[in-house]
Amino acid sequence: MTEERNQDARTRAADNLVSIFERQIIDGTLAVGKPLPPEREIMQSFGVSRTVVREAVQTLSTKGLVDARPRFRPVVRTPGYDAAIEAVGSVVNRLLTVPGGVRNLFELRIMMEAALVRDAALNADKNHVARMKQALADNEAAISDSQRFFETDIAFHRVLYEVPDNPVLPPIHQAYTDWLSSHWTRMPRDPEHNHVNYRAHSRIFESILFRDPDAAELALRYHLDYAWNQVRQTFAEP
Amino acid sequence: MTEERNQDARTRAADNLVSIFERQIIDGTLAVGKPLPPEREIMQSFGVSRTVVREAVQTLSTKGLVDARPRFRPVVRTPGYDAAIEAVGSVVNRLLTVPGGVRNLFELRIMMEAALVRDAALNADKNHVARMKQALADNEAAISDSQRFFETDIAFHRVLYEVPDNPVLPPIHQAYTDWLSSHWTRMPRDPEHNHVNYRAHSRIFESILFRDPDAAELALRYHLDYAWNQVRQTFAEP
DNA sequence: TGTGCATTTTTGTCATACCAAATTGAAATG
DNA sequence: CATTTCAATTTGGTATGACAAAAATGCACA
Repeated sequence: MTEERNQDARTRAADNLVSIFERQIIDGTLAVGKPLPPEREIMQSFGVSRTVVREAVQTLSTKGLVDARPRFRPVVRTPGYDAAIEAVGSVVNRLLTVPGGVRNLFELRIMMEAALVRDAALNADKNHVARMKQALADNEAAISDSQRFFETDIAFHRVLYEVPDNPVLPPIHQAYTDWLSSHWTRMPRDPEHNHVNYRAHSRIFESILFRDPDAAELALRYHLDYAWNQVRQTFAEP
Repeated sequence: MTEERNQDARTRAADNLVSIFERQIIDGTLAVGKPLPPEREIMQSFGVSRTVVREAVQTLSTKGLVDARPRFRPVVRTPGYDAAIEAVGSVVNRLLTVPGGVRNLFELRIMMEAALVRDAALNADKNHVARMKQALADNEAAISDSQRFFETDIAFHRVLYEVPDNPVLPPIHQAYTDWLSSHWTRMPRDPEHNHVNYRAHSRIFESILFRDPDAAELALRYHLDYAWNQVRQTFAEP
């Protein structure tokens, strides 16, 4: 047949397949949304066993390049920033278990959102302001309902990630809430705390309205430091 | 025990194994640095075929939880923020190929570093300042050597990521340079541009010395916007 | 005690088989 | 002609067995 001598004895055959598919996915030979060829077909065209094919597909799936539901043909996934986030999921979960892990991630979040509120204070347009106002109203209306308050809380913060109009940011917000929510939800939640948090949101919003980035950053740090203290107490993190 | 009837027919057996191993790795049953049991041992203790075991191990490897060099026993990996970054590598590479991908990532970087220089202006201690000064000197000395200038450029920025003393940040810097370097390196590099960039670094450093976060942010944005224009021209990105 | 080699494990790969679920296409139905 | 039904076929998930090559092991030897 054609030449297929690529067994380096140092590299796995499956890894070769993976890089080939990665290339084909990027250059469009394998179109987005279309399924991969059947495993038996792949093994023939590459001259490898099905074992190898399956391992390759498995890797592609874990990397987030294809969507491989059990029993269905793997489908080439739409390139999206959420897929990237998803790919780190398990590693991050492990990081959260190491000492200081939650703290480190939370601090990163504070730093990001501080930058975001500054940006919002400078660049938020009428549309964004309106959405923040709405989110804030929903937040206030939910003070007595801790579950709904939690959701509207997240929604308020999400608007901040939408202001810069960078599609990378919303998935990052999603990731933060996913990763930290299990800790977040354990902190004491009652109308009193909710009220404090609503007031904080309110101050952030006002500072943005006044186009005052310093005040906005200050208000946000105050807000998230308060939240962090709650989380810390719940976990007795140092 | 011997009974393991958990085949939902909706879930892959390998996925079950993966979650089991994930748990065992997190709770320490599988110690960091130690190899996983031999495949044949695993298949016996879980009552699955070797096919399944191999797929599970493959997934763990892709997820970055174990280090699986070919022909060697997979070793449980030290939890590290670099492993997380590594896990997103292939997805990010794909993102860089979509329209505006480089731009979005670069903007995220600008936002991050803007926050970092503000933080440095407020919180950098003598140690950090000394290292920045050293990095700046190295940078100046390399103006005539574009290759070395590139390296010292990166080193200067890296110090910014070290100031907040958050172990998440340096790997992020590493990731940025890895992902964007292929684009970065294609932009025109000559002593003249190097000089401009050195001057920019210098201004950033001075602003940090003066404890002036606004000036620092301004200098950094000017610097990175300049850099972005170079990259953009090289690629004709919109 | 340290070292080199033969033996045993163990991984990487292949081939084959079987079941159950998904897909397909034809037949039946409205 | 469009739609539904259902049986035949395809395909993915898993199991088993086999074999070469590389790694781990242990033993004899210096």
